Amino acid sequence: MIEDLFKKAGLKNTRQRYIVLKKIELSKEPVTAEDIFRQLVSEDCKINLSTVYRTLNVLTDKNILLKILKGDGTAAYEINNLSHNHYITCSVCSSSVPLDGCPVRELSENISKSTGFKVTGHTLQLMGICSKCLEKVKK
Amino acid sequence: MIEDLFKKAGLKNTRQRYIVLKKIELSKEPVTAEDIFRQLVSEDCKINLSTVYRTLNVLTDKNILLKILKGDGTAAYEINNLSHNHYITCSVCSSSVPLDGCPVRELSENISKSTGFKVTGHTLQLMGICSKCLEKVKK
DNA sequence: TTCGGTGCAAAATGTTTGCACACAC
DNA sequence: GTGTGTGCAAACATTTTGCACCGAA
Repeated sequence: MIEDLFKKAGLKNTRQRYIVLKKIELSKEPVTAEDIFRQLVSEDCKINLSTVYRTLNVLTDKNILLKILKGDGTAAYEINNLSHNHYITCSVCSSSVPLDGCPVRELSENISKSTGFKVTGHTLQLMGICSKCLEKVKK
Repeated sequence: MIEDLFKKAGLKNTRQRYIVLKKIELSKEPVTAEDIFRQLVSEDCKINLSTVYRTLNVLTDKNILLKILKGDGTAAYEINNLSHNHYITCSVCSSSVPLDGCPVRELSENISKSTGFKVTGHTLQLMGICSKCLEKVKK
């Protein structure tokens, strides 16, 4: 499972990587580098904070994790399960491309705070012009 | 105009504040503290980077500016003109509340980069349960 | 055995703060 | 005159990097 993910991504399966990804997998909500680091240290697991950062960056590059910016500008990470997507649609040729990740999820907490609403759902649809049609327009 | 904004917010109208806000007003897109600082320095205008940061924070607190987090986690600011809004609607009583600011705007650049699309528009609608209806549900 | 990964310490980046002085009101 | 705002330097938080060593394949 995790081992396969690493293999597929061309990454070595090291102890540190494994436990970092495991921690994120088990967490219900996005976690920061510090979160992971502190948790692991409290469990007497030897790992360096730099390693956590490097691991998060690598896994994000490989699209195994999703990087989310919190309101204060710091980063949190979660498993990229692609389960919930939005799309951008070309207004010329009607082709659609999925956006990776749902940008609304990360906003929900702030919206709850500022409006008092419990957020239960949303619709988000982007419109635009795809690169091919942009080329044609230029001519 | 700017003077009135300051007065209404209970802020003194200082040279530094004035030029910072002016710069943001004249800019078409969100600007960072560094952007403003460098621009002003290049125009031989004496100002301290701390002052820029403090000014941005004060004006954001007073809702004169809107703080936007860029993809790298750094902050940019723009005039809060309330011209473009989205709403969250209560699925129980159908009341609507505007969200301040448009969260999609800040995403557009990233979306352009990752999809190749030129983003021309979007719809975003949140659904939820308002605080009053949440109260009723509890009972 | 070979590279990619890790630990450590140090640096880089973006932002905030304490303090003395300056200036708008 | 009073208190808010500013400049400066130093601190701070988060994240990145250089280098020597380590360990998975």
